[in-house]
Amino acid sequence: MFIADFHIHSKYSRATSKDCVPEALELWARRKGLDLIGTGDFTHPAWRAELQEKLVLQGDGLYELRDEYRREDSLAGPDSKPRFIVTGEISSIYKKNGRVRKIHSLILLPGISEAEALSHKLEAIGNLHSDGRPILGLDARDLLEITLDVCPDAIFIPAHIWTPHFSLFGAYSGFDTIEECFEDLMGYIHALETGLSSDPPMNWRLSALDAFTLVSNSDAHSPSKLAREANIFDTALSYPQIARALQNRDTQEFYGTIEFFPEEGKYHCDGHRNCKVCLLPSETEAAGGLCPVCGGRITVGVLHRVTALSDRDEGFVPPAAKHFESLVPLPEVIAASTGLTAASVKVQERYIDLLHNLGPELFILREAALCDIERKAGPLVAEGIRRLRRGKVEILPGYDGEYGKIKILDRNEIGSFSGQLCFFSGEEKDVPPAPKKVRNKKVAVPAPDAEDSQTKSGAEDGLRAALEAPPYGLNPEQWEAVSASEPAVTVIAGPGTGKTKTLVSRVIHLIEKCGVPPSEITAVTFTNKAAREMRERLTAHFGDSRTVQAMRIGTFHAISLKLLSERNGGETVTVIDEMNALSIVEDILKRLGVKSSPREVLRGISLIKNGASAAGKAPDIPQEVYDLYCAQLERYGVLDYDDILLRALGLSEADDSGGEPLLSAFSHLFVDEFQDLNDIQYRIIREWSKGCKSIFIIGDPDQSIYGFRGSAPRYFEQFKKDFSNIRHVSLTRNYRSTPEILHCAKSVISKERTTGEYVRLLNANRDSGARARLLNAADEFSEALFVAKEINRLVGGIDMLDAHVSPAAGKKRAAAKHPRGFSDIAVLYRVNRQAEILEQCLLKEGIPYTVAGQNELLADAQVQKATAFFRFLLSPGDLMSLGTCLKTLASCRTDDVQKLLGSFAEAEKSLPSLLDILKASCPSPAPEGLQRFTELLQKYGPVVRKGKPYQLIEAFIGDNALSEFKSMELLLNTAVLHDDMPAFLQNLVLGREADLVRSGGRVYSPDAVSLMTLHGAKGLEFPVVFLCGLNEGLIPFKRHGGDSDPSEERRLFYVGMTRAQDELILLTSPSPSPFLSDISRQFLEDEGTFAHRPAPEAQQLNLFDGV
DNA sequence: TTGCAGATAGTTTTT
DNA sequence: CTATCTGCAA
Ligand SMILES: Nc1ncnc2c1ncn2[C@@H]1O[C@H](COP(=O)(O)OP(=O)(O)OP(=O)(O)O)[C@@H](O)[C@H]1O
Repeated sequence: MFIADFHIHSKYSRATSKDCVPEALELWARRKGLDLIGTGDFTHPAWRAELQEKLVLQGDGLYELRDEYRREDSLAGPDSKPRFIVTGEISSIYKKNGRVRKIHSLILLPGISEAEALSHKLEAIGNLHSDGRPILGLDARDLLEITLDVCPDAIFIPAHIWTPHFSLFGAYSGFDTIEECFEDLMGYIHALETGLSSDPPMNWRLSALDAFTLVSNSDAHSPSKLAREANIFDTALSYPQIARALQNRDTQEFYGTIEFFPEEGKYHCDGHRNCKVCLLPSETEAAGGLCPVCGGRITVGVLHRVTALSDRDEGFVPPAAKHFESLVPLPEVIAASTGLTAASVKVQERYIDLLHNLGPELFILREAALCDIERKAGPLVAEGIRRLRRGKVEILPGYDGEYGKIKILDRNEIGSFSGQLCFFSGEEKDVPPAPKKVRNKKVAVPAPDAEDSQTKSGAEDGLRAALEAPPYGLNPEQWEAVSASEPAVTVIAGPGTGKTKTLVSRVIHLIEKCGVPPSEITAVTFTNKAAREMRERLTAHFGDSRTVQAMRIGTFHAISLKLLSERNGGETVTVIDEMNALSIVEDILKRLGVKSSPREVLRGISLIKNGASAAGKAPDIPQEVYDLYCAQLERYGVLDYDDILLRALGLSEADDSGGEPLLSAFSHLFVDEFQDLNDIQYRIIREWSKGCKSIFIIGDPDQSIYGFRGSAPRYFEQFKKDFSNIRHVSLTRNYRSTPEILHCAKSVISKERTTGEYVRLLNANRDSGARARLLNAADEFSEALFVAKEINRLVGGIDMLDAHVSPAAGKKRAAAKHPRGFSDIAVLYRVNRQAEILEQCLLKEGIPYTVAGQNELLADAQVQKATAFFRFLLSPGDLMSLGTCLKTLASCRTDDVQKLLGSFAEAEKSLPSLLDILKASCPSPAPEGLQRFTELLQKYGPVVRKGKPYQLIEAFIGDNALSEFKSMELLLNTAVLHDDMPAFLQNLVLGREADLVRSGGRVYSPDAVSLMTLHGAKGLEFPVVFLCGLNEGLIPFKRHGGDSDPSEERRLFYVGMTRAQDELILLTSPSPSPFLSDISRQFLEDEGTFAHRPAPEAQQLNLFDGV
């Protein structure tokens, strides 16, 4: 027999004792009488390093503390050497089936190297460094899948399954069934951890749990809390045997558990801590769930939850039930038997004394002869232990965060026992610990929820209404737009009025009701995010992705590039990113001796290409520079972003004049965010729409925020001139935001005059909600910190500490009533660099997030190397990439690069000809770099078109010893999403790679807070929106040149505010944005200043234990 | 050729 | 405030 405690934490977890180090844990394992303890926190790199150093492999899959770290202790009884088993706990916070789930999982692994491998995988998903119990936005099912994928021998145990806020069955953010959580992988779950607040009899009331081994662990946050609960095994001390014992319920290899009295837990009963009301589940039901004192909602405890999910009466014992013993920690027994408190110095002294005189704690509590105990500890403690073994203890149950209180001896008894001497003789020694204990509660089994009689008639009403109302849940105006038969339809309307919904509905309508094949649908968006969003909405409707894949949905650039590629006779079209474009401009400026800023020049070139001169505002870029730039791109055989559109336009115009009809894909054309079109994009739309069956455009002049890119609202007017028979629809009901949020937004935009015939009309359709909030942060750091803390609050706390701390002094808000998921929250800002400090704070808080924005991958030197190499192989005319390769991969000197490029430019653009040139032009033996480059060319040349991007990149990493680079790993993860190399490289440069994480060939999209610029947020919506940096100089943005358009900045602010559905939080600074004063305080709650102050950490330790 | 130190210029928003 | 460039010395 051996006793094991698997679930513990290291000092690297939050709110744990600094003493949670291997030495102290091992010492306390001995003191407690444990034979095996978990390491805890295997996901934490520093902890793994410490384990690696201080532990040594001992037996099959287990470890032992190295002798030199052992702390001596004069413990009575035989010497022991507790083993360690690699364990850790992971917190998953995610949304599933429309609800926020917070689930903790305990993972056991057969070794530190497995821990290393699994951590490596999880590293890509979340932040493992800030907390020994990391928080991942990962579905618990997916976590299980990844775990088994990395280590099939892993043991995955849902942790403390009844804890209200963080568990599988938790009342607040858990599931009702195990299937709902783990779905197809449920078969890989063999054990469940019952946690401190429940014991086996409570769990026996659910027949659904019969198939699982019920384990118990301490979840200790300090070494002395070890073994509060533990598992008794009757098998060999090895990892495989433990795994077997947990799986095979029909043997006695897993013998049973040592338990807390569940009433001692903080959430056993229902109640209200402030009102000192403690109720049994039946009493709560009778009270209608409301507190009899204050009338507020009762906090529901574990017993209630068990009762609610149970299908058996209290007291039912399943045939395969395992043995269990209920114990109370020895210091508490001493305290409760002597009338002192457990934490008192006296009790602690006596406790340690007893360990030294009698042996380990579990031995004293379970096995030591009472007469021995009496001799060493006195009659009171001996009587206390006797009663404990018989289950004769009285407990005032815990509720609403209040601990249960143990009573073993009362005051009178203490008086009478302390007089007696030698109360016990030896014969009571063999009394086994009582498996039953006194329970004087009766809990009525609640009747199954009566069929809701309203449901039926409600449904019928709905049906009737639906027959008259427009389909797809549209309002009449929206339906008018969806069903319009005119060749051109425009929907001009404000934010949140359902423009996108209308567009999507029309697509659905055309396909399902009008028989239009999906391939005839083309929808153009502005950002990749918007395209993705649209695809998701359509996929959600059609269920299968085939239909949606047949449509053309994408940005102007993506659709144009696809067209160009299709028409390029099998040649790959190469697009260069901004970095490369910039370096070309730099070269030219240097060559010409012009000393303007390359960025500025490139911007100017871009504007010209986008038709700025046509719009009458040509930037003053020297013609020579412009010509040279275009010539250089030509020579390199590459396109920049703008060329994609120019070429696509050229192609369409040529088709047009050549009489060849354009692709049928443009039968039905949809354009989102029409107000952001610039000249070239408008002309493209006009070309594509020639001969199409319908064109449907949606837009909002008030959301025009791309003026810097040449967009102008005048294209609405132009559209009216160029198209005839237009059906115009306006929508005025805002379905997105609460009236409060909408009022704030409207008071900002109303300062802006409307142009043309557009009438600004926007009415809230939603019920009233909370006012928007305004906070003044002393500095950027305080602001970011506030955001992090507030997100923490919004999700209802991301660890047990936060979950139930009552609102502290001051005007701090209570924990959110309705917990949010991370993906419900967006943090928006004006410029990308604001993300940095936000990231730091979110990282420290352990909040999962994704930053949408500048593609850091493209800028990375290693990635540049790899992409240039493959780009060149795909299109040997790409001298740009060849140049990069020669510089980096072949480590050629700059003038050699120029020479080689020069010769190659003259020659035939093919791989063999390059190889010839390389051979001819350098001395033999060739320099090492060049030699290796040649070999790479020869190796990858033949396979670059056939190989999967994933395989190619992986091999490339191997061949160039790049596995150290995080960026290459990221590249590899992205590569797996694409089928062929050209598509991969093109999508990469268009920034179309998604925030997805791959593991074992499967793609996961973990829940995360979205960080993005105001521009990036356009067209999206979030229940909660933070707007950061509403400061003078940032919004409206001012460069010292000072050429930003204040109207556009105002619209940008407006766009930001109208992203919010329920909650809008505005963050400003001592020098606020002038726009803020336009918002009526009637709809805005000014919460004053937030300054960073160090939180008192001291009491957190005590707060934690015992849930 | 390489390494270092000091100077200097650049610091929206997207594809 | 920081990443990159330049110039100088070894
Ligand atoms: N008729 C309707 N009934 C209920 N909800 C609706 C209706 N129309 C739209 N909505 C909801 O309103 C929200 C906003 O819709 P949508 O994103 O289509 O607005 P939009 O006009 O495109 O906004 P934006 O201009 O900001 O992009 C969505 O959550 C959508 O589901």
